[in-house]
Amino acid sequence: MCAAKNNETAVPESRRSARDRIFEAAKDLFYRHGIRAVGVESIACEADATKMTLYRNFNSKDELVAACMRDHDRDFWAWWDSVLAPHTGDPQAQLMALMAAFSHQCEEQPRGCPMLNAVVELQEEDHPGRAVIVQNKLRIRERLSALCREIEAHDPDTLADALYLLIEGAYISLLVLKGSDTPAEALPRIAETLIAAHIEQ
Amino acid sequence: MCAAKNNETAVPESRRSARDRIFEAAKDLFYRHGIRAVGVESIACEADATKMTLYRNFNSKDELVAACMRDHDRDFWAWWDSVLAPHTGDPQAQLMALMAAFSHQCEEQPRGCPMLNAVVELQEEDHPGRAVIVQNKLRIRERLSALCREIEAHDPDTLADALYLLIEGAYISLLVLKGSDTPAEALPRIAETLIAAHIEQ
DNA sequence: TTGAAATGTTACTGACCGGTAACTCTCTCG
DNA sequence: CGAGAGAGTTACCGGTCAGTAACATTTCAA
Repeated sequence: MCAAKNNETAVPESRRSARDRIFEAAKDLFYRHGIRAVGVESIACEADATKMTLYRNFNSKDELVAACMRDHDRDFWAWWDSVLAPHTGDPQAQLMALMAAFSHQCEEQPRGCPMLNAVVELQEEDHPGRAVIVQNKLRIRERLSALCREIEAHDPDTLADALYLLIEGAYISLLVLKGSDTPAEALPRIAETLIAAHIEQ
Repeated sequence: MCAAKNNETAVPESRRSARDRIFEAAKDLFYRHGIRAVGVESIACEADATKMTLYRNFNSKDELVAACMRDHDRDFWAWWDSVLAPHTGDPQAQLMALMAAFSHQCEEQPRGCPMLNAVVELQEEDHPGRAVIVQNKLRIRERLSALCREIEAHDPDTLADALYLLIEGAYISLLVLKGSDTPAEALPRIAETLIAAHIEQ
């Protein structure tokens, strides 16, 4: 690991602080290879830094993981808001835009949701990263539920649960049926059917 | 790990072969704690055996993992068939029974699907356990698809994909929202709505 | 220019990992 | 009884892991 060092992308690489480089490297490596599979040494190496610098900026590997999860959480909600923004005031369009966006994201990020993958590896109840993930997922469920109430669905909580399960299923099934012909493509069509069934008449 | 040894369940413990004990211990520990988190030493210890006996019966940890996955696969299809059996000839009842059974299973097995969890940790493309898992999931999708065709759904493949995603989502979300109030409970209701929408008129 | 903070370098610790060698014990079955 | 298979015991290998100590160097701002 950390072999070639072919990243000669002009100036910015050394312009960023070592802390930022380590952080980015950690996010990337944890996502691509899994948390337990990536050692702190290879993170430092990939960031063109050293293990000492890593430990000067993060108290432990676990806290580095937690920091990465917090960043993924921030990224996620920024993305979420950007998807909803064009359809402000039209909750049904927002729901459909969300499901389409999730479907597209599944095609672009072949390892699915970084937080969902992490939670499988972080089964220790008190891992500092777990709380971040759990809160992220709870909030997704809440927001979906709120949207479903806005469209006056017959059973908003059940509809929200359905959409939530579909999203998680789409993410996780990418790790199994990677590449071609994933069921995640059907996400928008399925959502349309479900929503229609919950608001008809 | 491997502390108390309070398993004084009469005779059968020492009556079974060491191989079987190791196998059962591995299945259990891998499921409860994750594959990378469990060392071969603790498997042997939990099975009241030794590491040498483990390696005399399994060529490597990876092959032990693969063997466990094959067994999970066998268990899964036996369970699947037992759910379908009471409703032979009535594919719609079979589908509903399946979804209800998945929902119940999610309450009883708080760590979800052992194969789904494993595939997150086994991202090496050539891991001997991966093929077993991928084939299991492909077959689920096929069988769901076949059932959806039997009930003459308008779009059987999309309906099958929806049910598949819901199942996987229900499994994986157990690891996040463990315990109370999981969306998996809504599985039968959601399935009913979806199926109804796909066969009306 | 100077001084402090950030970063790099090297070497190390103790623990655990997967896997093996060589030898002994115990049980079953012919 | 005797032999052989299955299983236990102990000690070991080389590698990797997370984390630390002590010291040298760079960077940058006052």
